Amino acid sequence: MARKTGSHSEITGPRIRAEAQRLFARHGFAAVSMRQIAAAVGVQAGALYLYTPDKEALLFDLLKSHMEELLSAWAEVAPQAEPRAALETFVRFHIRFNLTRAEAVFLSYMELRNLGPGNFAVIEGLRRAYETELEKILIAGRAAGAFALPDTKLATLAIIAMLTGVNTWYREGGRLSLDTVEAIYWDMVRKAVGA
Amino acid sequence: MARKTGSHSEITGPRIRAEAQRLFARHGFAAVSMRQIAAAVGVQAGALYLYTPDKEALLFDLLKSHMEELLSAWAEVAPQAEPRAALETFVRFHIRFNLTRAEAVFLSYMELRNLGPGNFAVIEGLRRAYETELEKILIAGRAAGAFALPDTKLATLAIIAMLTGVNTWYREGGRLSLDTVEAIYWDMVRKAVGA
DNA sequence: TTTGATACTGAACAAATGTTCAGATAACCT
DNA sequence: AGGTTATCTGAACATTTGTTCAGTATCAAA
Repeated sequence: MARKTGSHSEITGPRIRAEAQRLFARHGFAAVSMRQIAAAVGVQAGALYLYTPDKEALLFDLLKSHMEELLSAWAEVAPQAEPRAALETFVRFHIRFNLTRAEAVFLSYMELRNLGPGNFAVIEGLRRAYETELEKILIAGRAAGAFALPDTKLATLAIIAMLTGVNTWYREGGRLSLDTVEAIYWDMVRKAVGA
Repeated sequence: MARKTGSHSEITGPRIRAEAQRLFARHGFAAVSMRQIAAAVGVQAGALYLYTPDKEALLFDLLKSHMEELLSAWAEVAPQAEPRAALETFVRFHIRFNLTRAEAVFLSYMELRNLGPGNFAVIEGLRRAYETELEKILIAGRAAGAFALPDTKLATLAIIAMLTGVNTWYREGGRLSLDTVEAIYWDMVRKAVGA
C-alpha cells in the first residue's frame, strides 16, 4: 500500500493542523505523540513530515497563525476614534473572538514554554503587539479625560486577563447568552477604568 | 552502593516534592521524567517510588497541598464583616499569596488535565470553594448596597482571573513595588464592583 | 555485636518516543 | 498510453519512558 485514493496535500495539511490543535489543547503538547496526530488524521506518522519539519514547528505554526489572525481580525473592526466606544469594541471583540477559538487561545497561553528561544520571541512579540492595541486606547482615553487610570500598562494586562478568563468557564447554551456576557464584562471594565 | 550516608525520609520526601514542582512548572508535567526529578534530588529513579505510588500522585499531591494551604491561609486572615474592607483584604491577599507561590499557582492552572477524573474532581472542588469565598463577599456587599453588580458569579470569576494575571508579569525588583501593585488592582476592582 | 528495619542502588522490562527513508501507489500531464 | 511527480506506507533507528525488584549499605535498638 502507498498513496491513498483522493489524497491531496491541500486537504491533509489543514487536517493535520486541526487535529494537532485539538489534541495539543486537550492533552498538552508534550503528552501528544506524532503517531496520535497521524492516527487522528488517518495517516501514518511518517506522512506528517511532508508538512512539518518537526513537532515543535507544528506547534509554532499553530500559535503564529492564531496570533496573526487575532491581530488582523482586530485591524478589521475599524477602531473607533472615541475612547469609550473603542474600549467597548475591544472588550466585545476580545471575548467573542477568543470564544470562537478556544483551543488556539488555550495553546497560546499554555504551550509557549515548548518553543525554542527564537520561536518564543516571535509569539511574544505578536502578543505584545496585541496588548499595545488596548493600551493605545487607554492612553488616548486618559489623555482625553475619559478614563481615570493610575497605570495604563497594568490596566491593559488586568483587562486582558479578566476578559480571557471567560474562556475557562463559558459554555454555549449555558446560563447566559454571549451578548449578555459581553455586556456584563463591558460594564465591569467601564467602571474599572473610571468611564 | 546502596543507602547513602545521612539519608532520611524526612529530608528526601519534601525535596522530591520541591524539585518536582520546580520542574513541572518549568517544563510541564508530561515533559518531565521521573529520572529528571530523581537526578535533581540526587537519587536514583527507583527511590522516588518509596514516596509516591506513581507520577500522577506526585502531581496530585502538589496541587492538593497548594489548594489546601490557600484555603487555610485565607481562613487565617480573619475576614472582615464590612464588605468593602473584606473585598480589599481578598484582593491584597490573593495577589500576595499567589506571588509567593508562583510555581504552584502555575501548576494549578496548567496541569489539571493530567489528572484522572477522581483527582481532578477533588482539585476542582477546592478551587470552587475558594471562589465561593469571594462570591460570599460580593453577595453580602450587594445585599448591603455597597456594591452594584449585575452578576456576582461572573464578577467572582472576572476578579480572580484579573488578579491571578499578576503572576504572568510581576517580577521582584521591577518597576512597581508589591504594595503599589496591590493598590492599583484594588483601585480597579473597587471601581468595577461599583464601590 | 547481633538483629531488624529503613533508605537506597542498579539493572531490567516492555512500551512508546521523534524522526528517517526506500519503496509503492495514485493522480496528473503530455 | 506512458512517464513524472506528488503523496503516503511500513519498517526501522536509537533513545527514553514509567515502573518493578532483588540486593546492599546504613542506621537504631537490644
